[in-house]
Formats: sequence, structure tokens, C-alpha cells
Amino acid sequence: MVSEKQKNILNFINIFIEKNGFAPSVREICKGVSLKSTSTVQYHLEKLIQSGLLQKNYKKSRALTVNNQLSNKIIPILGEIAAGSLLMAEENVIGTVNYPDTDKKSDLFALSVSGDSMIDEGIHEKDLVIINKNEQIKNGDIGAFLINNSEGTIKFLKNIKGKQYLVPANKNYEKIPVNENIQPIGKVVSLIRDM
Amino acid sequence: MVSEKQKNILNFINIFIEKNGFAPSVREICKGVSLKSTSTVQYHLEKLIQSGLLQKNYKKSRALTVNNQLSNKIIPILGEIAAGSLLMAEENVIGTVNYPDTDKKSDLFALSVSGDSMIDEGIHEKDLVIINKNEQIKNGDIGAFLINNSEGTIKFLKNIKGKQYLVPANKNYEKIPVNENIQPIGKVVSLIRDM
DNA sequence: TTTTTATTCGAACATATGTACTAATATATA
DNA sequence: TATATATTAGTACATATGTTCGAATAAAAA
Repeated sequence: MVSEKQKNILNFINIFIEKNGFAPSVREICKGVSLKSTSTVQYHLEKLIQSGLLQKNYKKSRALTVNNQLSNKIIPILGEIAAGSLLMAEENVIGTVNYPDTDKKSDLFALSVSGDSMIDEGIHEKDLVIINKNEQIKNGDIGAFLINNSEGTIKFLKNIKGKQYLVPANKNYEKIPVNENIQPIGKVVSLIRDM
Repeated sequence: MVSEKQKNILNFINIFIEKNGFAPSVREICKGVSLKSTSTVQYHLEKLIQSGLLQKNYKKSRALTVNNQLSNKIIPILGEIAAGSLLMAEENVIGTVNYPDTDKKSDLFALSVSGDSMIDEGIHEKDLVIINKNEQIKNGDIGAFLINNSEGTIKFLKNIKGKQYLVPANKNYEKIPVNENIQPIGKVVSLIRDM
């Protein structure tokens, strides 16, 4: 679908923007990818737009924007996990964190960790966990859960003898059987610790 | 130094870029901040450039870039820590990671963790540690060190009875006395784990 | 007050830049 | 082979856009 030349052009645009802070002109792309005609570049730009990889603004100069899969997203920190009521609403944002988004379908937010129930898994107090609401928590995954509509917690989800449990990574805590009071929030996809 | 109108213009440019992915034209700024002459905008842009808050490219369209304090930096992953020779050169980059840079003076790079010498501190194999070469490693900090000019490692730096040691967070490993064979690389400032 | 500095406007200019059209060539497909 | 599709080039056009100049006004400083 997308030719080598087109990938070439996309790369050139990406690097140009990264380096300069603004997009290249059609003629700069010409030179950058060794093409002699602006209309050839125009032709490839159209193709890239059709492929959904690029966006253009009619008659506006240097108004190219790249639909990067790996674009940085500013995601909200919605509160502390395992710390009282967890309202996942806009009003509850206690900060934001930059996170390179790998997937357009992902719906990400961050929670600050409190407590030590996952200490053996290297998840510490005040760590920031990134949670994807749109990714299902599978057996063996670490997920964020809401208990009794009030308390948030992160635990392993594990299948033991045909029953599902929330399993902590700390011997001092008990595993919790999954029932109607436990509601999955999303999968923990990343951890950020500032020191 | 910077007038209200100029702050106004800077804000408009920032929001415009955030929203559109490219900078506004002089005439778009005109409308955006209720000015009727392009030369007035030109005048204020000059002022903002003099103040170091903005950058412009002569005769290039929409080529404004804002000098944001808290800009995201793409930092290189230079290799694995505790894994053979650690050449901190451009050629050794095994990838890049997005990291919100909080300080202009910081010189950051990332290393992938191998080994389990810091497991009790929740630093796992394959975790990514962000290292600031320009931040001194103080007593109690976790730092990255180069041993015998070949092997890289991250450890606590601790003062014990007046002598400095590299202290692991794992009972199975011994602490290492700091001598001329051990060279500090930088302080570990953050940890990123993708799961 | 006078003088300087800051701010705004209008108009005109030069060109950087996106676009459109036609044609030629290469590559793939029937 | 013939036909269709993909790619490249050249030229020309319209205008979006940064820039310059002169002058007027407002605000601040001497």
C-alpha cells in the first residue's frame, strides 16, 4: 500500500519536525528525498494522506501533521490507588504525566500507588502506574480494580482451581476472591518511578 | 520586559500549536489577539525573540517554535546496564524513549536493566532506568557506575564508616568498595517498566 | 514642557509555497 | 502483447505569508 518512497518521505517529515519544530515545505521535501518535481511530492503526500499516515491543510504552508503511532500523549493522574474512593472523573485529576502512546485505541490514565501490597513485584509506594481502560485484564496480568465502588487497588488477576482471585505480591496480604463487588478498571501497562 | 500583549501572543501561539500541530501565520496571530496590522505582530514577535521565549526562521512560513521549559525530550537508550562493556556513544543507541524533561541542564539517557542486583529496590530485569549525567550521585542515591571501564552497573552509593561503597539491593550480592576502578556515570532519576 | 520609548496601523512588496495541468517513463496486470 | 497503474518531471499559476517602510498615537521619562 505504502511504497518505499512514501515511507522515505514520511521519515523525512518526521525527522525534520523533530529537528526543527515545524514541518518542511513541499520543496524542502523534494530536496530531502531526491525528487525534482514538487508535483511528485504532492502525489506522494496524497497517497500518505489516503493511508491515514499524514494530515494536510489545504493551501496552508508547512501545515503537515504526522499521525504517529508512537506519539506522546498527556494523560491524567486520577488519584491514588488503594486509597479510599476512586472517582475516575475529570475533576479528580491531581496532575498529568507524559507517556508515549503506543496505540490509538488505548484509553490511558495514571494512578499514584499507595500501600505495599505489590511490593514483591517491585511496585512501590508513590510509583505511578499507567492503566489502559481499553485493555482486558487476562490471567496473570496486573490490573486495577475497584472494590465495593469505593476502594481502588492493583493486584494480579489469577485463576486458581477455576475461580478468579485478586492476588497481591506481598505475603502479608490475602488473596481476594472475585465477586460482584469487584469491578475491573483496566490493565496496568506501565510503571514510572521518579527518584 | 514582556508586555501583556506579548504574553497574550505567546499563549495564542502555544495553544494554536497544541491544537493544530503547526504554528500560526502572522495574519492568524493578528486575528487571534485582535490586532489589525501584521507589522504590529511582527513587532511583538521580535520582542518575544529578544526575550528568548520564541524562535523564528527568517522568511519561512509558520516556522515559529516556542521555548517551553517543560518540553518533552527524546532520549537515547544506550545499552544494557550490568551487561558487559558500556560504550556511551551515539553508535550504541539501541532505541529511544520519550521522557518529560524537567531541567534544561540535565543530560539524560536510558539504560535497560539486566540482572537482579537491585531487585529488593523494585528494579527489575528489562526495566528502563533514566540516568542524568549532570546530576551528582550523593550518599544514599542510586547511581549508574562503570567498573574497570567495561562493566556498567546500578547500585546504591553509601557511606559506611567513612568509606564509600556500591551497595546492591539483594542479599546474594556483596557491596563493592569504591576505588579508582569505579567511575560514576550519573544519577538514576527515574524508572520505566512496560508490562 | 520636550524627548524618548512603546505600540499600533495601513499599504505595498517580494517571494516562499501549495496547487494544477500535461506529458513521459517505468512497472505491474490482463 | 496490450492495458492499466504507479512514479517522475517540467512548467506555470495563484496566493498565502513574511517583510519593510512611513506615519500616527499613546505612554513614559527627562
